Formats: sequence, structure tokens, C-alpha cells
Amino acid sequence: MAASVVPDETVGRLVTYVDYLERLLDQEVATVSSRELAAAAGVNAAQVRKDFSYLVPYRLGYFGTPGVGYEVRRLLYQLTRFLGVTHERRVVLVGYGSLGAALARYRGFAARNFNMVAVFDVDPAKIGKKVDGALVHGIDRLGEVLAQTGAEIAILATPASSAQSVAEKLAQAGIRAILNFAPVVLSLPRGVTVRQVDLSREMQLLAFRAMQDGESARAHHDSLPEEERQREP
Amino acid sequence: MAASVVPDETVGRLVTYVDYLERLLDQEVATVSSRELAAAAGVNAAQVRKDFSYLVPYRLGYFGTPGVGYEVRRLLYQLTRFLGVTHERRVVLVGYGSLGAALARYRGFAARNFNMVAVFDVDPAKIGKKVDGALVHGIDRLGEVLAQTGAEIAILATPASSAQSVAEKLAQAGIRAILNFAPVVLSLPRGVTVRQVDLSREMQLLAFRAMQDGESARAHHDSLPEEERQREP
DNA sequence: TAGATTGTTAATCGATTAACAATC
DNA sequence: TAGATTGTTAATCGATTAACAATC
Repeated sequence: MAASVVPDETVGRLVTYVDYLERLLDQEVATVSSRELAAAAGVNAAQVRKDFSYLVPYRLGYFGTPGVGYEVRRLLYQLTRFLGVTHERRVVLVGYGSLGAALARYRGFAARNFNMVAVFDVDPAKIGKKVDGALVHGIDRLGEVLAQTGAEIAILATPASSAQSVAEKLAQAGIRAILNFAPVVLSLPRGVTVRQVDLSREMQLLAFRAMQDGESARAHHDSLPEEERQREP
Repeated sequence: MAASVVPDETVGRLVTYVDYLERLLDQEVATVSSRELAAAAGVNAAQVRKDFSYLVPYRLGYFGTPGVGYEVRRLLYQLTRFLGVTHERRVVLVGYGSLGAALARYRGFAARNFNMVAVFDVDPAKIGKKVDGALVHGIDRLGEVLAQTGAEIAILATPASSAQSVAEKLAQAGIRAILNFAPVVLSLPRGVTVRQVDLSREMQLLAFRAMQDGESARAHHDSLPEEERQREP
């Protein structure tokens, strides 16, 4: 079997389908079509069915019924089983700055069975304090605390300058997956999964699109001059 | 000219190149190759050159010199000019909960010329307070305040349940771009650019990969039984 | 049965990567 | 000049979408 049969894009959408199915379950809706799931996730209906087809090799059992759709309850059960969201997942946070503090408090994690078991920072003023239900440790105690808590997932919210070295320590200490908020590409041994969330990059992309839409006609005109008017800045 | 010649992926990477070029400029490095830029951004060198080639129609002037590479200073100038990062961009934040508060304080935005000019919330206890240098308004004052401030970009950090209706109000009030942290797919008129950041989804994806790596052998074994053992949950 | 909707295969689309002539 | 590296075209890859037979 290839290392990862199910693309990240699909796994991400499965999570979205689960969210939507839970809402349907609350509303006591019994069945749902791929078309409806697609609308909720902002994708094509064929995409939804294709996504489910990736799970066939895992032999989960039930999916849909032609002509009818999917039973909400059973589909939800299969997807959560596949995603493994049933049991608690332990998370550590490294970097208790403004963003780190927010992430520690963010309720979206707890709602999904993520339990923040420890926080790490370099600031001596923070070490030893209890924040949001978790104790702040010095980064030197990483290995020790990870061994104790058995956490497998880390949230990295340090400054860019220290992100790579901290990530290496995390990998060494047995962390399997890192959600990286530092605007640096981490290079780590295979076996450690990294997802990068670059908020500043997202904002800059948005700003570019906003500007572009506003200026399309003008920009086109401005761009005509062949000469480069650069003054060394 | 097609609506958007430059893919989002490329624009995102251009931002990353700019970050790296600024570091090189600080270090007084004069030239850089596509290979080096690629390493910094975690991509292929051909990707870097391809990304730059998308900018050719914009006739910015200088890029690289075959056999030599790119002059750091001039390349940086061209990219920032293209991205329009030179002038201040005004941003409003809607939803001052735990995440919203963190985003308001997040320094990565200010460092990139984003200025948070107003905050909105429904909680009467927050309205009228000054937080992180911006006043908190009721959502009913959206149109008024946006007209005053001229903000074009919004950060949406409300609960999922109100995200769509707030987004519609934002679009109506002239917002061009929305960074959406609510785990809901927004449907808005064309002309409003939306980027979604779903932190819980990222975490669930990571947790899945972490679990998967740990279990590959076991999971494969477990998956064999043909019978579905579902008990209605 | 007729209408609806699944699961899957094939077609399309777009992004990434390789290759290489141009050129400093 | 010889070596290096760009800019661009062509090849590859993977993800999305369309189409449709199977089937409830």
C-alpha cells in the first residue's frame, strides 16, 4: 500500500462533512445527498463521492444507497471512525506570545477533543505559571514533559527565528505532527507531518486581490510604460 | 486579459520570497539564485522561475540575469511593487472573542502594514470599549464605520452560526476581501475575495496523519474484517 | 416501474517539474 | 571562453469534474 492513499485535500473535506453531518443529526435529518454535502462544503457533488471512494480500501462498510443518498447517522459514524476523532488527542503549545495565548484559549480545539496538556516558553517570567489549565515549562524540559504526557501533536507559535530549532527538538522528543504558525518553512525528518498556517501571508494575499479588483482598469494602464522607473529604494 | 492571471499559489509564494529577500537585504547579500529562493520557500527552483514568469505581462521591468541570478535589492523592489505592499492597508475585525482578541494583538499584521482601524462585536459589554488601539462597535454600525475608515479588508472571527449573515453585511458595506476564521463556507457575490483559515480542521488533519503513521501496520490489519460492526451510536 | 442518486471510470483542468536554448 | 543560471516550452503529475452504468 502506498504511504498515504488519501490526499490531504480529501481528509480536510471529510472533516468538513463531519461538521455538517453533526448539524444535520442535531436537526434530526435522516438522509443527505452528495449534492447537499457538496453545497455545504463549497465543492462539486462528484468531489464528495470521489472523496468517499478513497475510503473503500479501508473497508469501513456502509456508505450510500443509490437513489436514496446517505444515512446521516451511519455516514457520520463511518467518517468519525475513519478520522479517529473518537478519542482524546493531547497537544502541547510552544511559544506563549500573543498568538500562542489565543490558541491556548481557542475553544474550537477543545470542542474537537484536543486537550492542551502543556505549554512551553523561553520567558522566565512565564515559566512555572499556570495558564488556561496548563503549566508553562522551559523549552529545556520538552523531552521530559512529552514523555510524561504522551502528547503527539504540537502547536508551534514561536518567533520565526527560533521555529526551526524548536521544531527539531519537538521531532526528537517524539512529536508526530506540528501545526506551524511561524512564517518559516520547517525541514524535518519524514514521519513528522507539518501544516503551516501563515496568517500574514493570507492577509497579504487578500490585500493583493482586493487591490487588484479595485484597480484592474487603472493597473492595466499603469503597466504600459516600457521603461523601468526604478530608483534604488 | 483573464480575470486573474496569477494563481493564488503563486501570489502566496511571492510573499514568501519577499520575506526571504528582506532577510538577505539585511545581511547585505547582493544576489540570489532561483535555487536558493526555492530552498527558502520549500519548493522547486523551476517553480520560482515559473512564478516570476507570471509577472511578465505586468511589465515590471527587471528580473534576473542568466548565469548570475537575481539582484536582491531590485528583485525585492519589483515584487513589493507588484504586491502593492508599500501603502498602509486598513482592516476591520468582526468578532472579539478569544480568537478575535488574539488576532487584534497579533504583531505579524502590523509588521506588514496592516492597520486595524475598528472592531465589531455583538456583546454590549464590549461595545464602546477601546481594545488594542481600536474602538469596539456594534455590528449595526458596520456601514457607517466602514465608510468613515475606508477599510477594504475584514477579519471574520465570529461564531460559525452568524458568519454568513455578517459576511453579507460586510460585502454590502463595501468590503473587498475577508479572512474567515469561522468554520463555514461563505457564499458571497463575486468581487469579494474570501480566504478561509479553519484551525480546527488543520488540527484534525494533523491528528489523522499522526495517528495514521503510528498505526499503519495495525490499521491495515484492523481493516480486514468484511463485516460492518456498527452499533448505532 | 420511473426517478433519483450512488460509485467509478474517463476526460479535463491546472499546477508542478523537467529540460534546454538563450545569454551573461 | 567555459560555467552558471535564467526564462520558457514541453512533459508530468495529481486533483477536479463530467459522464454514465448500476441499483435502490
